[in-house]
Amino acid sequence: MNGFIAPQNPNLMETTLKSRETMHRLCGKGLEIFNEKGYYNTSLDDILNQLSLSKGAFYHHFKSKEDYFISIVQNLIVQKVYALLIEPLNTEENPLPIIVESLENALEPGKKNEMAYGFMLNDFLTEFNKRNEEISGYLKDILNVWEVNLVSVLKKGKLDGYIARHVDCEGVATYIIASYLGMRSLMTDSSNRQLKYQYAQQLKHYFKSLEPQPVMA
Amino acid sequence: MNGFIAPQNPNLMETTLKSRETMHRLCGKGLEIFNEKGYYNTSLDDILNQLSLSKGAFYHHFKSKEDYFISIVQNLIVQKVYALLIEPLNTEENPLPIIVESLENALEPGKKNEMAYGFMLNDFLTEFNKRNEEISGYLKDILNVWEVNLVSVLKKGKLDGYIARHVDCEGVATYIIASYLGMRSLMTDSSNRQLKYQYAQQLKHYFKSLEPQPVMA
DNA sequence: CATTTAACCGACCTGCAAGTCGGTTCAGAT
DNA sequence: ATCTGAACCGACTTGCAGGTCGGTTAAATG
Repeated sequence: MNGFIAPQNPNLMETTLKSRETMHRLCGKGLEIFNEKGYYNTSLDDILNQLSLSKGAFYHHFKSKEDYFISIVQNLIVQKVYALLIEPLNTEENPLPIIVESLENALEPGKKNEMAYGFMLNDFLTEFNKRNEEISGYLKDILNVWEVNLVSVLKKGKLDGYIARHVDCEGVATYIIASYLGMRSLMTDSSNRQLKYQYAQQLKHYFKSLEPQPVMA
Repeated sequence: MNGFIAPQNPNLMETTLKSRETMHRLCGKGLEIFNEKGYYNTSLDDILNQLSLSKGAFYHHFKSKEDYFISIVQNLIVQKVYALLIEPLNTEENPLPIIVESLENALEPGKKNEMAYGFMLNDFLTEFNKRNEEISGYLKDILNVWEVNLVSVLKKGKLDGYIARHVDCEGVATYIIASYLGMRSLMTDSSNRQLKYQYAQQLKHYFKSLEPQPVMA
C-alpha cells in the first residue's frame, strides 16, 4: 500500500496465461472439429475427449457452447478471412489478378501441415442461417467486411484504369463472393483440383469482361 | 377365378389412395418446414402437429425420418429442379439468355401463392454434406443432372454459333452452378431484389465474354 | 503450515426428439 | 354380424448432449 496501484503481480499473470492457453487449445480444436463435422453435429465431449479436458474445464472458460463458438468466430475465423482474403487485396497493382490469386489460394484445403482446414465460412453461414441469428449475424459481418474491401479495391482499380468505367463494383463484389461460396459448397471432397482449376479459369474470363475495351485504331 | 389375374379391386385402390394422399401431405408439409428451419432443426412433431397427425401415422408410412426426407428429395425436390432449371433449357434459341432467365426465375422466393418456397438445394446440400452421406449423395446426383444438361445445352450453343469455340463448357457449367448456389447462401432474407439484380447483371457480363468475337472489318 | 482461489474433474440433471408398441377406428370382405 | 387389416393414435422408452454442481488439485500468499 504505497499509494500506487500495484502492477499485476506475476503469479496472477501466470495463471492468466495458463487460462489463455487452455482457451486457445479449446478454440483451435473446436474450429478444427466444427469445421470437419459441423457445429450441431459435434458434441462438446467430442472436443473435450480429444483434449483430455472435462466439462468442468470447459464451463470454467466459456458460459455456453454458443459463447464458445462466438469466441472461435471472432478470434480465429475473422483472422483467417483477413489473412486469406482481405490483406492480399492491399496492393498497388491491377486488382483483378490479385483477387483471382487470393481466391485460388483460399480454396486450397490447407497450407502445409499446419491449420490444415480450408475456408469454412460458407458451411457455417448456412448452418446458422436458420438456427441462430446471433452467430449468423457475426458471420455475415465478416462477409460484409470482405465485400466492402472488394468494392474498395475494385473502385481503385477503376481509377487506375484497370477496370472499365461502366462496371458496377458492388455487383462484381457480390458476384465474386457468391461464386466463391458456391465453390466451397461444391468442393465436398476437399482438394478437388479439377473444380478449382475450372473456377479460376472462368473467373479470369469473367474478369476479362470487366477490363476497359482497347480503343480501336 | 376366371383364369385372369384379377384387376386391383376398387377398395384396395381406395385405401391406397388414402395412404398416398397422407404421404403427399406429409411430404409437402415436410419440405415446407425443412426448408424454413432446416432438417435437423425440425422435429417430426413440428410437422405432425401442423397436420394433426400422430407419430403412429408417420411411422406407418415411413420407416424413419431419413427415409422420409429421401422421399421428399426424390419426389418433390427433383421435380422442382427439373421444372425450374432443367426443362427451360430445352430450346432451339441462344442458350445464354435462357440460362440467365431460368436462374433469375429460380431465385424468386416463390411463384404466386402456391409452393411459396424457393430453391433449397444449397441449404440442404450443406446441411447433409457432413452429416449424412446417403442423402448428400442424392442431392449431389441432382446437381450432376443439372450440370450435364447445362453442359449439353452449352455445347449445342457452341455448334449453333452462339458461344465461342474456345469455351470450356464444363467449366462454365460449374461456374454457373457455383455462383447460383452461392447466391442462395447470400439471400438469407428471401426476396432480396438488390442481390438478385446484381447477380443477373454480372451473369450477363460473364456470358458476354463467352460469345464469339465479332470479326473485325 | 494454513488459507485462498483459479483451474479442473466427472457424476448427475434435464430437456428434447427419434423411434416403439399396444391399442383403437373403420371401411370393406365374407 | 363378424372379421381382417390398413390407417392412425399417443404414452412410453431410449439415447444423446448441453448444462450444473459439489468436490479436488495445486500454486501462490501470508
